[in-house]
Amino acid sequence: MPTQLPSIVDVAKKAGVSVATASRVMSSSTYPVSGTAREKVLSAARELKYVPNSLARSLKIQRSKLIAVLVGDNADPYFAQVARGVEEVANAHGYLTIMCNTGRDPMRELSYLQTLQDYRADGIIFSSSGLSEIDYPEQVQIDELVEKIQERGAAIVTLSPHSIKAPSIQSDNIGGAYELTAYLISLGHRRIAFVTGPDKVAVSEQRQQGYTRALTEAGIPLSPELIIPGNFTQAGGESAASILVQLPTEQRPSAVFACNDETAFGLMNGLRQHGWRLPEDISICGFGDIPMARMVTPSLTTVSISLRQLGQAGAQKVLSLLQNKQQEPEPTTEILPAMLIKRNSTIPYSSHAN
Amino acid sequence: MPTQLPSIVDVAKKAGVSVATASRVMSSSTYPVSGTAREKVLSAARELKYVPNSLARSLKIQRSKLIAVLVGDNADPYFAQVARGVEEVANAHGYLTIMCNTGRDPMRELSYLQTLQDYRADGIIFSSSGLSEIDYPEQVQIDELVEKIQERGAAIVTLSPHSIKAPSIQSDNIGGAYELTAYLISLGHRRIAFVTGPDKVAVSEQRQQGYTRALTEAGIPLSPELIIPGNFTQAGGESAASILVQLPTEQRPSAVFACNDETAFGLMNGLRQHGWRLPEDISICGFGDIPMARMVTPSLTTVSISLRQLGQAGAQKVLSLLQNKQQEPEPTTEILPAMLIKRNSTIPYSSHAN
DNA sequence: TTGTAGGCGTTATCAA
DNA sequence: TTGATAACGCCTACAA
Repeated sequence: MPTQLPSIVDVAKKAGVSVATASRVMSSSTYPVSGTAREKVLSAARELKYVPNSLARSLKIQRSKLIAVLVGDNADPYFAQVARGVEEVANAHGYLTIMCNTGRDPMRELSYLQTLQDYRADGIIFSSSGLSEIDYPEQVQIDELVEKIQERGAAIVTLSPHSIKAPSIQSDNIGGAYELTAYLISLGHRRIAFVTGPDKVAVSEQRQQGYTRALTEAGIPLSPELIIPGNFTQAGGESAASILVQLPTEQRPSAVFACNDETAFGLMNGLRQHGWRLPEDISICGFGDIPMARMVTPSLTTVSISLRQLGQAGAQKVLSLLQNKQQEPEPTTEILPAMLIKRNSTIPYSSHAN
Repeated sequence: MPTQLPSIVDVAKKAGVSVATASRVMSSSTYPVSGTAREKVLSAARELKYVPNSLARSLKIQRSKLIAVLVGDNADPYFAQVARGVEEVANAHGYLTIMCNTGRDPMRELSYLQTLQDYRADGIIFSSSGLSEIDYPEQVQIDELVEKIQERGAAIVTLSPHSIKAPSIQSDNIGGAYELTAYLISLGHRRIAFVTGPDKVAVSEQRQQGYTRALTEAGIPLSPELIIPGNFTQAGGESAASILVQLPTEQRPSAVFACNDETAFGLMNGLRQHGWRLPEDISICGFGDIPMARMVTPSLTTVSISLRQLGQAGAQKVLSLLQNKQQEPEPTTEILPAMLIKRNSTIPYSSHAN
């Protein structure tokens, strides 16, 4: 049966001091307290096994010490890394991390936002991919709520292009994709396919943008039939593979740029099932450099965007916003560098067996 | 600049009723309230954009609606799946999920437990692997704290063998490992290596137990040189590979049972780097069936223990314990079935190229 | 059916 | 330095 925990009143009583003094020593405030009083309180607390009630404390000081990270799915390696980064710095600063899976569903995103407002979360980090077009009703409610949350003094940060007005930290999707594509071109590839992410997801569009720019700068015409729809999943990569193999021989690409690593894995698997050899028959690359990328065979050429660091930076930003919350947060965007990781899934055009 | 949110007092005032009535309708209690009063409160709340303060509410009703999941590392696919399961049912029941990475460090585990006690978390789910031997000082503090947490009325559940006294839900590690090993034997393998998990981690020991039993029952003598240390990581698998290739030819196994999938991936990679072909030269299998297992080449034979379901069951258990917290929670252990997943990384002994 | 008032556990203000 | 005491926002006897 549940038993009550001692409160600070009990501690004060036992120590023979007022609650005020007891509170002052327990909350490690800078307020002066005599050495003897401090000792008495401390030992009383120890004997009683006193545990401060953070809920009461939060209620009083108007700070919950709660940071939430909104992700599409925490089991997705992309989000998992980001969440890990968030948790690391949050924990290091005495904050608890609340994990919110939105499943990329605006409805659930809204619902979580509401709950987080209820709990007076100090910080909210949007990692779930922002959409480039927004006209559905939930979105306007979200925008409204976000504003209210900010007015309350909570800090909001986005980690991808997002319609909401908040400071943002992002990976260099465009630059990374550009560099990757340029690398393929430097290997002699001219027909390079691109497997997209889900429809209207901003990071996917950014990566495509980098791809397009590299091609254009190299004077290579864009071939619409080489833009293949994907959805960031392995299954999506597999179906992209079956589209690829059905292309007439003269339209076939010699390299494919998958919008993320998972898609690349699905692609590799699908192509193999159709009898293609990798990388002999086609070069493949991904984006994200999730841990598995270096483990598959052939190891995957990709772009590292240090997701964990992204999460860390996001949490840092939240903390710094919380420091000086008198100022309005300016919706600036900070870009974290991306790095090309050359591995074995891409080979020179001339080495291909065709 | 931060602005105050309206409280229920404001709502009551605006609606022209008492706070009691306002509270009754906002907290959707069963207490009778007239239709007109209800309407007035509702519309006042809407106009004021009232947001109930969960902190205050929790403080009052002595329930935080917070569930924590302690994992080794949320980016590890194993824990990620578990956490996902927890979040799903927690969210469905109006609970927030707190993510705690312990890094398998008892010190951090203790520290998180303390914080969770501070926040009066309603439920705590231990997913971080329990150790089979416990004599270090942190552990005794943990046991003590766990007891206090339970006395408070919070629910604690473990998802692996654990020294702490709490209800537990576990995958059938022994049975799964037994079945897997028996399968290898049925394929004609006699020399089967086992790559362990980290030292003294209980689930690793359980899997080894299943392995040993299957071998013994088949009358196959155990070969100490075939027990190779690992640590649940790909790097561990890679170093296991280099040990393996150094074995004198006559001692070489024809199959390897890696204690988890990640180890198996590292193993595959390492063996390949030494020029071995898979599965022609050696059969490999893992344990866990993480999503990547079916994507690698060759696809990995493994044991599925539906981690997500494990997380769900854990959260369910917490909720049911919370329901009737008058009773002392009996430290029962529920076992979730494991399922053998046959794929292409294992082939009959006779098909091997030796 | 409604309202008053006390208390959940802290912190902070203000006197002493 | 210390100590009453009033909040923080909510719920819930208890009375009316």
